[in-house]
Amino acid sequence: MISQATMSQQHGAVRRFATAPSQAVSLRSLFGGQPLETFETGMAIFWEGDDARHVFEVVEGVLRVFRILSDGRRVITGFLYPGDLLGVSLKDHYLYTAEAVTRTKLRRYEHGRFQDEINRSPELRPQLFACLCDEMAAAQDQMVLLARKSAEERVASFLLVIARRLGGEQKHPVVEIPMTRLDMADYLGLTIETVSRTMTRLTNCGVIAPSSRHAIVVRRLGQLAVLAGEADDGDNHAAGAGAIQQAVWPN
Amino acid sequence: MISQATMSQQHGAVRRFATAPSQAVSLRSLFGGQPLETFETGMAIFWEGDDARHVFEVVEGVLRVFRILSDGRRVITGFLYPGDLLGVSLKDHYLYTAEAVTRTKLRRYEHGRFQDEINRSPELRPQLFACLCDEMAAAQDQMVLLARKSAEERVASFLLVIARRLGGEQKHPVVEIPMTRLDMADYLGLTIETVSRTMTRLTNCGVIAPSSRHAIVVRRLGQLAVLAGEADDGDNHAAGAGAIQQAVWPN
DNA sequence: CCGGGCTGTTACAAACCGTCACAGTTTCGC
DNA sequence: GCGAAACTGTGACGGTTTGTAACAGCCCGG
Repeated sequence: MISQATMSQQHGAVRRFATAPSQAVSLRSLFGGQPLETFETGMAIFWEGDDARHVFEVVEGVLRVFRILSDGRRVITGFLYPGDLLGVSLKDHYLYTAEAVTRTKLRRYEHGRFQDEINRSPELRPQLFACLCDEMAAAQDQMVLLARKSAEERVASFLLVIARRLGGEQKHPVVEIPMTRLDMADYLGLTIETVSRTMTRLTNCGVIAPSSRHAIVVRRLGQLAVLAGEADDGDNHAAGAGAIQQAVWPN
Repeated sequence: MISQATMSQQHGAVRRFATAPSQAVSLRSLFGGQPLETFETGMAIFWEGDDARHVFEVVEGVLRVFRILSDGRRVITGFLYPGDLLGVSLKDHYLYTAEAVTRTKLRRYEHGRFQDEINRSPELRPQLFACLCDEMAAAQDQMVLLARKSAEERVASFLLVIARRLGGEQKHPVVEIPMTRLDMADYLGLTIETVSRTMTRLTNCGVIAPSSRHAIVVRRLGQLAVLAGEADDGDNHAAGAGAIQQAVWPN
């Protein structure tokens, strides 16, 4: 149903265990002995402001993590997939609410003990640190998206991230989208109408095609990348980049 | 000129050393022996894509950290103040460009050695971890701002954060704003015109008053908090919050 | 002291996206 | 299997923000 891979999200809600999936001591193995807890669709794991007593590992399903302004406006700061961690932070209280998008299975770890384990193990620490760095990078991408991208670029970026993750290297990946249009809208800083219209336009352009109700087929991955507005080339490191930046912003 | 305190920013660009300003072993003391380097206004410390060879401590001045889309759109993901760290990440290449907003003084630390020191010291690690958590929290605030706040709320939020930091508990804090309108616009996801208009409106409402060219006086801090659109109450923890959230989003 | 360049401000028209309204479809509960 | 509720898609309209432009103020050097 949903792959084990992960996508951009943030929080102390941590991403894939990229560096060491099969090491003897991995972050994931920490949770191995804990009982599996199930949360039905729409149920909250915890609320913003609750005492931050536990760290969770997502075993199955998808979560949304969000904050709400006093007048009801909601901002989803990330979606969590199997393998992600939830609630990693030094704060006394959770800074956000976490809810199950689909039926979700979690393992729970007591917060203080988690810290102790991390402090004790020189193998776990760099893994956690790497996760936090990935998380930070994802948060930056999201800030770029929210600050400067058009509605079309936002939707395209969103679909692209999921497609690359779930679809791997397939040419026409089938992308599961378990969240509702409202979830997407609150994640992308748009309204559901704009999301709907944009999805329709992408369909009419032949970039994507509806598959099932909560899934699409990406027909033109390259075009989607262009629409996403990112120089996704992959050679934007090292030597050349500096000169380009300088040329654009000489100051 | 600019206080030692810090403000919201992100990156591996780390915030205040909140927990241990005077400990024998602090993150800051790590950099003590390094020579002081000066960067003039507008100069880059490094560019997005450069090899990530060093970690920096900001000693004096203000930096901006940003990314640029292929067509020139710029997003400032944070401003760095004295005491902040820059370039803390496990990536091979910097993910963003860092430039001096004012004349800036830095100390440089070799990346690998920094990692070693962190790994070695059980006192430094929690400090760094706490910094990263603060950074993550700031990134979330910024996502909320960019995703759902109006132009006025964004500007008010920005001023409020600086005012609380620089002005302490003063009733009418004088807020230094060393960055240009363009910097503010690219940080808040607006245009310079909108920033200008909004600042003018806040002045006309008596909420702020111009002081010098790059400074304002906050005349009504409470009103600024209201305009910022955050429930800044401070009792939004624990018991009550859950029920409220539930009421708003029963799902 | 004066002039050029940059930053900041204001005005106006236009575009994008949000708001409102409604219809079609799916899902869920009974 | 049925009905109600939730979710989705589409259109018309309006508002906030943008973009363009012109102008004023400040800093700099000549």
